[in-house]
Amino acid sequence: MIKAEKMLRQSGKRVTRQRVLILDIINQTKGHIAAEEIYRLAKQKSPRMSLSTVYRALQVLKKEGLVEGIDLGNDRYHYEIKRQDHHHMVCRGCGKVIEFQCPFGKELMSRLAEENDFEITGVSLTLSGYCPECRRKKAGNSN
Amino acid sequence: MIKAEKMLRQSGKRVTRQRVLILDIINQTKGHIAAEEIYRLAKQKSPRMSLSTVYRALQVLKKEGLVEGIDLGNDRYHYEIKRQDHHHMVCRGCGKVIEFQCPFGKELMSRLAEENDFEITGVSLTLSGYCPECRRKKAGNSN
DNA sequence: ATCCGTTTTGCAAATGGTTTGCACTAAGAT
DNA sequence: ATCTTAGTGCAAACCATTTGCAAAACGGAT
Ligand SMILES: [Mn+2]
Ligand SMILES: [Mn+2]
Ligand SMILES: [Zn+2]
Ligand SMILES: [Zn+2]
Repeated sequence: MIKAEKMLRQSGKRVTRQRVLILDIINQTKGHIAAEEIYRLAKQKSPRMSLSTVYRALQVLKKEGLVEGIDLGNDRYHYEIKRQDHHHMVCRGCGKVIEFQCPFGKELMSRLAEENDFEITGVSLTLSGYCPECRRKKAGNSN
Repeated sequence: MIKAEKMLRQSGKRVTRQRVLILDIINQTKGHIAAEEIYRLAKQKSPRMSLSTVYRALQVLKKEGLVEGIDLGNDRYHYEIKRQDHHHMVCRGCGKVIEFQCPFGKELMSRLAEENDFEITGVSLTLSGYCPECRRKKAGNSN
């Protein structure tokens, strides 16, 4: 049994061909993938796949905590397998995304939770800036 | 001269009645305001105001660094006057937003920049969770 | 105060990612 | 094999934001 299927079974939701395929695609993606691209890839293996099914599966997978949607400042959301806290730097020049580990310990987290009387369930940290290549380009341009 | 107008003059962009009004509305807003709401308020003072003008003004104001758009996990963006780094906690129950100061020093920032060879120009940190009221409701519910 | 080149506005229409209604199909329990 | 219910495919709807264009307004120079 494929890994994606195993994940789905554990979630208790119905294991459909489509969900397995979609989750498998996300699983095999290095980096972050948008819905439309999942759809494109899925249709290659399952030509009747519909874009709505992709969106609906993504909703379910998110709710089940298997997949995470992230806002990279683009117009569309991107998805990845949910894993240990990590965060993103997005290059404003070329869109490249670099991942890095969570820089705040649990202590900081619980200090913030306590100070603000807030139960924290999710952290999203996104830095934006310029990668080496785009910095070079910026320097070269005289605008 | 009103504060909003002063800010605009300093930016060097044309100072139009609409931009002043829009910036003034954002200025007077406690918290975070969406485009549509700016539009609604602006139209009260200037009935011919158009929603496109609001959006176009917001783009300019953002580019000029006077205003910041933030993604609070809703479907729409929210805007506020740009100020010292601060971040947001959003309650997943009621949508309430709490602001808090930046918990990482400049050192951490430049360490991240160095380690990843990335020039960091913007930081966005958003925590999600539950406020006291919504926590109580959750506890009460037996679902 | 007036003129003029350029920017900005208002309006309506377009865009485009995401959602939804509905009839049909397939998962999983018995 | 049968039944119940959740999930799918398709097309249409949604809706926040963007865009084309002609008219209006800004601001520097006269
Ligand atoms: Mn990631
Ligand atoms: Mn804020
Ligand atoms: Zn880059
Ligand atoms: Zn709440």
